[in-house]
Amino acid sequence: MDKISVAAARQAEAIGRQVTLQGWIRTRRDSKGGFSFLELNDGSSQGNIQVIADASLANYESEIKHLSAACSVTVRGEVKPSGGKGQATEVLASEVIVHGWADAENYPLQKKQHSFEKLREWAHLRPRTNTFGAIARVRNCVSRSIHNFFQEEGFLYIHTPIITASDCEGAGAMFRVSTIDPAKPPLKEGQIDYTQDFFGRPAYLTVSGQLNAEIFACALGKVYTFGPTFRAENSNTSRHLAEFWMIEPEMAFYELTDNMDLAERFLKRVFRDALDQCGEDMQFFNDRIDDTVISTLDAIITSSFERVSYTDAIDILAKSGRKFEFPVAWGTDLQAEHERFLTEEHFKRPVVLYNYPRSIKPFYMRVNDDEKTVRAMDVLVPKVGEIIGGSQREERLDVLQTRMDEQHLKAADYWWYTELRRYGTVPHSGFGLGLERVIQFITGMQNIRDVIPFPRTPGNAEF
RNA sequence: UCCCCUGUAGCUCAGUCGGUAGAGCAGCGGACUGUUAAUCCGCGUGUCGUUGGUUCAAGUCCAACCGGGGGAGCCA
Repeated sequence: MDKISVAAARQAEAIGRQVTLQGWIRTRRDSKGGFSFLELNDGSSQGNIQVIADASLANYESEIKHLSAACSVTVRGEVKPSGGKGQATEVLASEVIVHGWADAENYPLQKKQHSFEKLREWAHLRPRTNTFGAIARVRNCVSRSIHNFFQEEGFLYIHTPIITASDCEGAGAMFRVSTIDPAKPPLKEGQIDYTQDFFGRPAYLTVSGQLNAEIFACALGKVYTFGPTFRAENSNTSRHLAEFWMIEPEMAFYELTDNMDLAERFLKRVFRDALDQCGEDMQFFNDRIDDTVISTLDAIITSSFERVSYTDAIDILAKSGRKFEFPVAWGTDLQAEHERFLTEEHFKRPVVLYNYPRSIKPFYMRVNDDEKTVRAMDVLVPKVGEIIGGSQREERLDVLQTRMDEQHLKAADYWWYTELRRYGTVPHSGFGLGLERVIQFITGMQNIRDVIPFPRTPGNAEF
């Protein structure tokens, strides 16, 4: 008697097989005809398998008639064509073993829709719902697709450090990593003496693997990282997490246009894989979460992204006739409302904005010949906003040092970074992609806290 | 961090002018020839977020705090 998944048992090819299924009851319906319908799910697919449990089973009255949502069971029986509508197959049980009960009066999840806010309070139970099962499967699919894409393109997967001693990566506030006893820290002239800390200096959780990835790109060509990233910003929005997963490719001998080409090809591949490999889950999102997700992804896969320079974007916004809360002016960063107008209303598709003013972008972005702009690029998508941020990196040592001076950074802190430009420097580029924002875009989920298993946000780390 | 909204039964919510809290769903019991969010009948449920204040009387008014949501900033 083969142990198979619910997903396999739902296929018509399984008809006639004697099988063992293991999973959790979603619901039970009794028939006065003397048997019960059990809906069984094991996480392998969105749909359940319908199990027919006849009253002739030894434990029918004592156990089966008391099964409720979340009870765990082993079912043995034969896969048969379903006698009812709605499914191809069902399992006629010859044995039902109950492993764990779930008191229906106290079990929080009910056979109805719960709000996502309430489910966040039950993060230990929410993977048992249709929506969070689907999100977990799509997230897995996207992760696999990301690795497949880069591996097939000849990229090396590099593991960059989680702990960094550089407090000046410039991407935002950082979490301190320390073994100092906060109750009695070692002091030196009234200040905490970090030379006595674990690393002999202040250390933090990484906000980006980029600078480390550049080291490997400048030796091995094309590399990527895929790992957790930490930002200690007090951000309270539907698009920000204190701990999130980021993918950062970094490529030697790539100019900005190569970078854009890669980003576009990459996103399309991930979107296509989600549609091809998670059909049932994507249909669920389309039916229950956002009825535009499938058509939107389909349209993106078959069309090209709009590429607009920052300067042209300012022009479009200025001539739009639209009243914005924040004024549009060359030299200031675009506001969320500006980005939304461009991607959701003006172009109605993903937009790659590039060549931003040098004054609003980090020191490592390559300065253009006009001396006023740098080769930065942001990929914006409707509803989610910025999904990718990247640039061509400044490979000229003298310009890099000028830029660090401009932004009041100490060259000594970046000695190893600048040495990459001193010895065999190359033009190179890369970008950062927020995994959760991609999942949000694909699934239509509105809050980023619902597309990561255990969200970390200010004041929230319960699970 | 700022602006706005919000907190009442396990869940979703109603609660009028300040007068001592009630619907649906879930659950339980029963009915029902194979059901699909089954349907029908019956039954229960409360630290009204917390603390303080006003008042004869506070779910209701006021203040502070805590939690949740939306928007903004920071970004991915």
